[in-house]
Amino acid sequence: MIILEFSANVTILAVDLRGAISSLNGSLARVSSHSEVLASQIHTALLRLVEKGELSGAIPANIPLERPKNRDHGDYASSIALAIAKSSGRAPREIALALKGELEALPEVAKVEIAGPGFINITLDTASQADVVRQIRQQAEKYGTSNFLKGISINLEFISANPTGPLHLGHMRWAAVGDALGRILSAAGAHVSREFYINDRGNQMELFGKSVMAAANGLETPEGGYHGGYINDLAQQIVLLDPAILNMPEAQQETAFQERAYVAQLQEQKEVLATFGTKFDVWFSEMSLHASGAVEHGLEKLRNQGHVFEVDDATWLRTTDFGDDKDRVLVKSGGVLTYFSSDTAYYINKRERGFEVCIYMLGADHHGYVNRLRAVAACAGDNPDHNIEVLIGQLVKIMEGGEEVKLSKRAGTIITIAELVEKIGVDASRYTLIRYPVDTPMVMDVDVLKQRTNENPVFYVQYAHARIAAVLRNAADLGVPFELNDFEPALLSHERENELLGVLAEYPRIVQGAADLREPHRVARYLEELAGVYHRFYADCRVMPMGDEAPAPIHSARANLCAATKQVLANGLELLGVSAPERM
RNA sequence: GCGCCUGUAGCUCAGUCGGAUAGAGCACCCGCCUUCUAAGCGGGUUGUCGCAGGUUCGAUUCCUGCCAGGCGCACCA
Repeated sequence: MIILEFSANVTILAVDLRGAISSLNGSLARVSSHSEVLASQIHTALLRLVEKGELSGAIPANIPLERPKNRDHGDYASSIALAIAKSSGRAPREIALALKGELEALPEVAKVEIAGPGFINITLDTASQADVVRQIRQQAEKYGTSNFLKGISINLEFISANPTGPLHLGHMRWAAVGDALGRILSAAGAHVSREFYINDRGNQMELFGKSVMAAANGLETPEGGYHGGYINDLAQQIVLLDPAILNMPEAQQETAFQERAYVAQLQEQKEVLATFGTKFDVWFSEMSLHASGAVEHGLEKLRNQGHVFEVDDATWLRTTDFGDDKDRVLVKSGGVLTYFSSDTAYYINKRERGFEVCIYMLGADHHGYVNRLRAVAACAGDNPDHNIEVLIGQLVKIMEGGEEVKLSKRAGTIITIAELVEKIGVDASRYTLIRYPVDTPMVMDVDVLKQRTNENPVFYVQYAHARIAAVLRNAADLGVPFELNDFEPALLSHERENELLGVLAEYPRIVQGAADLREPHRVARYLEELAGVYHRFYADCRVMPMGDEAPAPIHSARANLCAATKQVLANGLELLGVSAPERM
């Protein structure tokens, strides 16, 4: 049994090593960062010790390996000896000592130290650590992409607002985070469709049409209708385009206003999102779902699965079979289809279009939907732990002038995305929204975000990029070559260079982690770290020749390091949809 | 009442598989542009990781209970 386990591990290991070797040759896009290579090497070393009879027990497939916070602990550290001490029946330090011998034999390892209760601290050889510069420059904008999620087709739905008004703060977090997640999942190799579900059917739409019509005719807003300046603007716009609309009979006029206001408002939403840098592959109309018969089809499918029942003349889905706290109505007793029936149909439609995973990004005020959506998946015969994922984003508060701005749709005090972008810019808005995990509530302080200071970390990151751009412009002027041919990795031996190389090598792992956990903020936090390490390198290591000093290999080596850093900053910012300026 | 999220420095917040001395920005004090972008760098000060138990070599991290705050519990959309 143990042998079988080992042979399985060896197979996996062989693949890992091939990936590692090919990346060293630079011939394939597949990259293995130092940590991946080291982890598999530690794994091999452990297996070797087992073969020699120096160790017994199971070897875990995942080798813990981290970049230590403390510089004295080397480039990488592993607690593997502590982890397997018990199962192997040996003291952690003994295991660590045995591993030390194995690891020191590796060409890229310069030093192995055992510390504390049995931590293994590994220091890499300078030249092999600096090889990451070569990888980055060769792969350029591909550096950080992977096959991690290859073969997985993901439907990513976010925002999905009513087309009855402008997009506002409540939608904004997802406009930024959803878009970034789409980019990150794609970078990890997934096939992604970003979808905006348009709630263009039902009472709200009628009310919206009537509100615009009332405004156009100078009448009072209907009971429970929509207020706000934008309603008047829409009315004016529609009348201006076709003054005859006011002469139509009431019923006809109502329809006309509803349709035209809808088209205009949707168009406005699309334009705002385009300005904001958020892209959708599919704008999916709820109406079209009904028109195409998809709703009936969905109902039929659920019936066949046996979870539909009739009570009180209404049609229900027994979602309580799968963890929901109450059953949900699909068709009301009057024969009217509920919003919920559209939701189920849309889900089934997504799955039938071939999406293996359907991700929903909802606001915290909709978290009551999680269980019912999962139940829908289960009722449709799917696995709710795999085919559906619901991400809940906590609400965003906004401060201005030291006070919280209260949002009220009814009072017309909504803050639109367009307004915020005008105030603080696309880059700062997007970056701020993305850099926090979505499950924590966040506060946007307009006064702070308007300032171009370090309270705006986006500038810190962008500044690093612009700074490098300036250095490389100087390199061209001074005749310092920085093509890969001019690169001598062994020259990058300064402590600051070492730190920078280590962080650069982490990037692919960060992108994968962000994709895996659906957490774009990890990319932002990483970029802040990278920018910080670069700024410190810049302060301590002169890149360009001074005065009339002649260009030397060290200048080329450092310029290459700069170019690699610039590339990674640009790649990361691209994943967030934030610009990477050449000058600031 | 039930469910979800949150509680880490004076403030805003990072901290995925449990690891070594718990981090960053802001704020406060002190330094660094007679050579690369000072939107930068260095140094100093700041902690009951909400509280109490449990699991173990080790818990901010995992489990249970409690406290506090936010949000949600429709034949609405």
